[in-house]
Amino acid sequence: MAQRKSRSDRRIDLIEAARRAIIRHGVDGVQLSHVAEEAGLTSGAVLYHYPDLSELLVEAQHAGMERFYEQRLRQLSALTDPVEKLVVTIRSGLPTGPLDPDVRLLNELGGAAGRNRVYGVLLTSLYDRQVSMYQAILDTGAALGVFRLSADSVTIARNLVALEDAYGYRITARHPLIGPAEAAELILSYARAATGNDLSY
Amino acid sequence: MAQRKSRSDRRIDLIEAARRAIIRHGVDGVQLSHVAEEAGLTSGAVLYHYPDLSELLVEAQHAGMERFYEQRLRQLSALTDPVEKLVVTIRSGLPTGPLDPDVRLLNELGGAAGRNRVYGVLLTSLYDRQVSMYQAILDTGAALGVFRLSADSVTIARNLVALEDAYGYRITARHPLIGPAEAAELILSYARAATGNDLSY
DNA sequence: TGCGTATTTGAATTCCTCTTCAAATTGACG
DNA sequence: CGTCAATTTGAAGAGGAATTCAAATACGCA
Repeated sequence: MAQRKSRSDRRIDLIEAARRAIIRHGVDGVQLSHVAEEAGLTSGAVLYHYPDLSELLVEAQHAGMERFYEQRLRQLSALTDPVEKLVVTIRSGLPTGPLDPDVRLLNELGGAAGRNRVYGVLLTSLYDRQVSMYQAILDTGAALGVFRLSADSVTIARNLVALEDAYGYRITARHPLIGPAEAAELILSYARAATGNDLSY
Repeated sequence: MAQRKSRSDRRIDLIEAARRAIIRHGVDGVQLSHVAEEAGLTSGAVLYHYPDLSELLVEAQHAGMERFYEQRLRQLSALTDPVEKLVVTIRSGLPTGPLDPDVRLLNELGGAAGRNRVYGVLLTSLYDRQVSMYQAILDTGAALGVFRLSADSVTIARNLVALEDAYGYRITARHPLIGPAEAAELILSYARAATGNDLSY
């Protein structure tokens, strides 16, 4: 028998297990037994904590998104130079490789968001928050005279996040020429044009 | 009994039916019965033509991709002015709205491409062809002196396709502020900076 | 028109997943 | 140490979906 755990501890485990199961089988392909296996429990035990699997899946997606976003904010908070912030943020939005679990999870959401309103809302809110994050960096840089923006900061920020998203897909789909480093360079190419700064530090 | 059809006609029908079923249920959620229902047949009939459902799904994705790409090329072929070509191509890469079936289908692929090599290859090949398409427009414009490119044409082309992809996701996820017109404007903002042309025609 | 065959149906079977629940187990707490 | 409640198991059964296949059907072609 699997080690007994408190209600809240087990729920955290299950959310992690669901995250892994989604990555392996897709949001629409996950089964109760997949989650149970990932968690090292039986289906019955999963159901004891989450009588409705779809609720667990939403929680897993939500948790994954939050973790991804928090991590990016954390990396930002250590820095002050807008140039460095911009470069680091661009890198932190890309997967480390085709197997990067955070980005894989987010990518699973893309298709489902068109069918499922809840997933659509989740994904939209993540996008908007990431846009704000970039916007703050751009505005600060502009105020300090380091950046000379070629357009609205919101326009540039939206495009930066969009580029990250798209290259995340390319990388997880194993594009033979576009890996993390190449994607970063492509986005930086745009960022340079948009900020009038050569972004080398 | 459903109207009898020749082998090849029925296969075309089934590919269309599978396309619709995937949009409704996701690549990993489609069932034989969904496809059968969309085609107005029984499961047995579907199996008669495609003993393996996953093969049918791949064919459906493939056909949808090809159609999307052919359509873009067709719109291009009617034009000669590089500025007009660029603007029209940007618009033709975006969904007409959240329900646009072509983009919905492609979006379904995104997550699956990370798990399934076949889908990964399909999606990558579409991306590369779209990049070439943009590259040709950019190079022509540059040769004519209409565009003054701020970077490699391949870099700009990759970014343009990436932006289209990403805004396709935003639109199908029903972002409240970003619809087809807004997305086009965002991409054009980048295209203007990258080509040094104000792209009004 | 009628034959022959390709296509389709529908029912039977098998397989698999979800759900339920009584029993077993375990850890907390007195 | 023993009791009790919370957690987990495992088995049973209900519901579906895939698969198989014999029979029915309709179309092409002679």
